Amino acid sequence: MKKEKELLSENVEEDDDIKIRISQSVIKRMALYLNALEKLQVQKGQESFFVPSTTIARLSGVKAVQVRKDFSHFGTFGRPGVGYEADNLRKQIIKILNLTQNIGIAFVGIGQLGSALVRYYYQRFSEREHGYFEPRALFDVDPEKKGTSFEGLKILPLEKMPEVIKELGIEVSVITVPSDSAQEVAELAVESGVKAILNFAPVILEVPDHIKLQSVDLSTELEHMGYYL
Amino acid sequence: MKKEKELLSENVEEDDDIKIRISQSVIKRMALYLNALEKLQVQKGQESFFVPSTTIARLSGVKAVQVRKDFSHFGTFGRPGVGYEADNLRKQIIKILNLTQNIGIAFVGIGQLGSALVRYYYQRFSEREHGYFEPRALFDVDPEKKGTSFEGLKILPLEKMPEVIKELGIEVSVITVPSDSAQEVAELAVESGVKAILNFAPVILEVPDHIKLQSVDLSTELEHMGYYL
DNA sequence: TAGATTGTTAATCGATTAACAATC
DNA sequence: TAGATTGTTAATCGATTAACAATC
Repeated sequence: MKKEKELLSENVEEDDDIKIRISQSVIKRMALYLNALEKLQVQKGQESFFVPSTTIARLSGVKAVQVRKDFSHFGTFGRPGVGYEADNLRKQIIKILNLTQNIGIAFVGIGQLGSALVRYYYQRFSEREHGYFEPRALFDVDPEKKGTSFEGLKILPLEKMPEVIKELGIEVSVITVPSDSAQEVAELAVESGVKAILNFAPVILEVPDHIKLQSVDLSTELEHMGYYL
Repeated sequence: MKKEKELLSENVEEDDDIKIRISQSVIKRMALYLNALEKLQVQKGQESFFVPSTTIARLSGVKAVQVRKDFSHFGTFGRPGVGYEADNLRKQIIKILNLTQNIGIAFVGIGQLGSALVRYYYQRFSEREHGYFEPRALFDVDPEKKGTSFEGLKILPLEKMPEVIKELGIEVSVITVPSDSAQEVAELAVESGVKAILNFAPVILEVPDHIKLQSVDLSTELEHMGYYL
């Protein structure tokens, strides 16, 4: 079945420079599949069982062939005529998504949205047994918030970012500051050493190529729906 | 310049059945362009000026040719050699996105995330002069919340949805309930007559074809970033 | 074996971009 | 006019899907 394609495929996984070639859509769906598998395991009350691509597809809102095609970028995990062993597949995806250990995240901007997200992610991920995204530091400019705690974490002034991010090995920064300050906050985060930024401020941020930037514009999500009414 | 293509193009805009052909990516970018234009107007302190596609592109994080191509789906708004008249373009986009009047939205699930979103959208849109998404009703199962108010809106029990949604002409429902109840809440919303759903619960919802469903999975947004670390 | 299902190739589909004539 | 910029066609690129041999 596999041919010299396999060599290429292995490169894709092992060589950091080529890794980038797998499209973000595929990666996002991999995260979706992981969720689907975990849900299935809870539902069935057991970890080990065989699941066909059709089931994973249904739970993830994609086509079965898409699921198999996506997997094929990373290796062969299934058995023809049988399906995928759920727990093995789950572990493979965890490895692919680098979720074998906890990943430290910092939140910048602890306003309405910021604090809601801290709680949301805290609840959502802390119940996982495998590596999860762990809120490790909160930052805010507002001097009034300085010293106050939230979900067991002190809110720190922005000046502490470089120090704290290095010290706690934080790799991802979630930005929920007002648009005006988002760019400078992003730069500070990058200087402090984060590798990825999840941005909720409705601006286009400029970051160096080696930084993974993901923006979620909650207004635009809503706004574009007008078209369909 | 334009040929018989124009006929087709007009259909696309005027015929509801064919309208659907314009891809969601285009529509989302239109919303982005609108934001960019409004920002520019604030920045310049004036409404009327000419802006080239390159500027709009930079502010929206896309290529200039993409901007022009996107516009071309809806008509010709610019002047060769000159650019686009900002305020006219803005108005055109507002018309395209159906934002000429306020659009009523209901929030279902007024927990952490839900209440943060209410405030977020409230602030974000209420300062606009043109039509905006207006929170008109809040719903929650929790009987303790019954009667309490939030941002000037009473929190109502789910049973009231059909009645209230019809009465207040609500067209969009934002769902921020736990995964388990998301599907039934969506069905209730659809029965109540909403035309679009913005879903934040991390599940795949099933809705009839005529309902526009948009899902934002905040966990997946974060989770897939592990890959790039 | 027969039925189910994978992994992969090739075909299709759609979206982005390059190139350029038309126009201000 | 010369330079700038649009709108559109055609080319490219990438992603999805159909088809099917291989395998359990």
